[in-house]
Amino acid sequence: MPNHDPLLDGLNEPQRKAVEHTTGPLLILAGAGSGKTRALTHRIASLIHQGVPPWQILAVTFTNKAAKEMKTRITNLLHITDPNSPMDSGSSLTSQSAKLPVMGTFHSVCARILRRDITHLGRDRTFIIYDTDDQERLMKEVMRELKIDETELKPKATLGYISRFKSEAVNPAEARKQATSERMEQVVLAYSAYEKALRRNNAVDFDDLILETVRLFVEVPAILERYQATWRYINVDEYQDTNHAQYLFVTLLAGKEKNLCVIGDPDQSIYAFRGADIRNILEFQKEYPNAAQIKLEQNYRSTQLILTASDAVIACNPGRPQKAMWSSRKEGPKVLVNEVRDERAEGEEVIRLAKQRVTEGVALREQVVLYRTNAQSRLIEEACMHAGLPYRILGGVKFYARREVKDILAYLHLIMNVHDTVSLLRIINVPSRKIGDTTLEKIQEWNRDQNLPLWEALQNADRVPALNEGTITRIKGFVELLRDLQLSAQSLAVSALTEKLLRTIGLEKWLRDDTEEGEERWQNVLELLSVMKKYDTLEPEVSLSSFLEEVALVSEVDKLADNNEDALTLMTLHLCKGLEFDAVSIVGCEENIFPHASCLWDKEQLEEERRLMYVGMTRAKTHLTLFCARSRMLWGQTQVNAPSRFLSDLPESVTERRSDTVLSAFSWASEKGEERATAHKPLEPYRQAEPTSIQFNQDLNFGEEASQETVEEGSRVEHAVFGQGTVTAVRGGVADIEFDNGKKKSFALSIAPLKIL
DNA sequence: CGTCAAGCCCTTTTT
DNA sequence: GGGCTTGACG
Repeated sequence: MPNHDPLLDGLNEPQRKAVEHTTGPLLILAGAGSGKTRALTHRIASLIHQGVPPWQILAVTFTNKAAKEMKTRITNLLHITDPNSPMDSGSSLTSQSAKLPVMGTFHSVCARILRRDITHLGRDRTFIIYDTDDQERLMKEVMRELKIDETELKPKATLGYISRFKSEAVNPAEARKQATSERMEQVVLAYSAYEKALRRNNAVDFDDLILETVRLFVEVPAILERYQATWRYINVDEYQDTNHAQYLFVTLLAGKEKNLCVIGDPDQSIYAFRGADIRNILEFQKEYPNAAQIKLEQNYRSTQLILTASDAVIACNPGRPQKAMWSSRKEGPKVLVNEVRDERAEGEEVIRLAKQRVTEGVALREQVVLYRTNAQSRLIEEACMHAGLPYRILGGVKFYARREVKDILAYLHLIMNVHDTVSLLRIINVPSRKIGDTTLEKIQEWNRDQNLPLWEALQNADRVPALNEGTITRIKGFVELLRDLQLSAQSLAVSALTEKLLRTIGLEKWLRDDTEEGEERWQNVLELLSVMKKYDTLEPEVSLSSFLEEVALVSEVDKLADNNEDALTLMTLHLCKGLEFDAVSIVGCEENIFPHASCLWDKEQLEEERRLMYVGMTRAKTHLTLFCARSRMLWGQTQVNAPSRFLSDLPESVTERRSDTVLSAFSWASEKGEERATAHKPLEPYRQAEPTSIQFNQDLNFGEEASQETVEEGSRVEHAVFGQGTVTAVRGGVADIEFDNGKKKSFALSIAPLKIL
């Protein structure tokens, strides 16, 4: 036996420790870019190499993409160490499963458990996973029934509360005890009715996937023991972003042997808004007093300059655990802080810079543009289109959420599970069958006494007195159509089934209405069909259900996994966690945008915004550019926001500050004239690269700080550029002002050149 | 029952 | 500014 182990080769000391620590609880604090995926894959490969059967290992990752990549890397590692290991090529979906550990997101792992064992909770295996859109439809129905005024309590908001309850593993009964306000009492009422409705529809929502699994473990100990005996080694990545329900899942599962390895970085916790509890990782050692702790502090990704800059930003957060990140990479270019006139100039600059990087040898696929809110993507997208630059947007209107795609999915859901009323109501009249709301109301009215599931009520349509002959025939026709498709589902794989569906309902003709949108819709349908082909090798029954499952659980970043096209990537800061790029541009670094206006008044939320900035910055290997615009069109109004506080936290020594203007201080805000100036004479920003002060507002101030005095609704003010006007509203440090010439604009009080009259 | 237009609210972030 | 819902009409 040689002294060195290939599975330890090329690892640094703490990484080695992580690989060698195989039994008992282990906490790995892994800073950004510290090679934690490397440590984790080597650890798992090493376990297998030591004789632990792969199926005894569970690894929970943050995205399916991460799981997939780790599988590939482990496969490669094991090839090296054991050439005789019969690894297959991974061409089909199932063939690898026995040779490799179970890896996936919390949601996909739990879905898998529930598909197998939910019957022990008295529920049906054919359950449907509802997405946000389905949830909202169901909630609207529920609230209508409860006669809760939708304008008082919005369905979306209600679902938000419910999701919070579920992520904290609080059931309706317990929620009722907590409810103190009338509003919360209504929410709780809706919560329990919503739960019942989910059961009726044989559906679960995202949160249920975790919570129902926890319930299964708690209520049926024998099942828990079975899974404990199966998964003896448990690894959880991105542990700082787990919620309480996920914590319970992990704790229960690891309860017996406690071979639990959790990895994370408290500085990268950015999902508190959906119930992530940073205490899970901070208190891990309280939970497991004998837990080993390993810190990965060497950064292999970024240049030292980027590291210094991002450390300076995150260092402003109080109460962080000690961490000393360092990089052996050479210094690299400075962090560029690019101040531009407005959001359009920002888009143009981003694209210009991306093109310039390409000429410097950085491929487009190695570049990313990050923003705080999805709404900001539109401008960048337009700039890309205008410049003819290939781009790819993650998030926003998701492919599977497009109307035509959802319609087809609704048919497929219904074929699998006729009790899915949300899907049924969605497509009963798509394409138009002349079964409209009036008809459905008549059926529901009749059904009030019968109390049948809607699907069965439809089958008895001829007994509904209020319906005429023609309507009854049309309903019967629809019922027949579905029955026929259900029959086909037993012998056809999902793509063939869908092709038959499309033919029968004449969807192509319905969608292709000679408009551009119609054509696009049809193209989306064809794309959906091509995704389905992957599932054609499976048995018909599993083909449909596994397709639907994957569709329900793919995340946006998963799309990057098998996409090699050379394009600029656009995504939100939240989505970029775990990814890396040669060049990163973060746009909209302005107060009220990033940090977002809704976070400015809450200390903890502000800290989370800062962590989000840290995550964004640490994605960059070599080039990092931060954009801020002096004015920005938002909600149809021009806002003037101060540069983000995060920008002022950057050390001067590692930043280069640029501005696109040498125009006089007043001209940037002048209206029409300024637009004409750019149209006729494109700016050449890099000619005058001498750093302009980022605090442009100082030139404009009238001396007195307007914000220090009270500005309220009705105040008369004078603006340095726009003249006199009246304040119409003040919220969150931003004032809406109606000027005497009729113009309406919004200003951040802390910075706008305003004088109170 | 389907289409069109006016008015609404909106923007945090996602599996 | 814009996407989506709601309401009036054909």
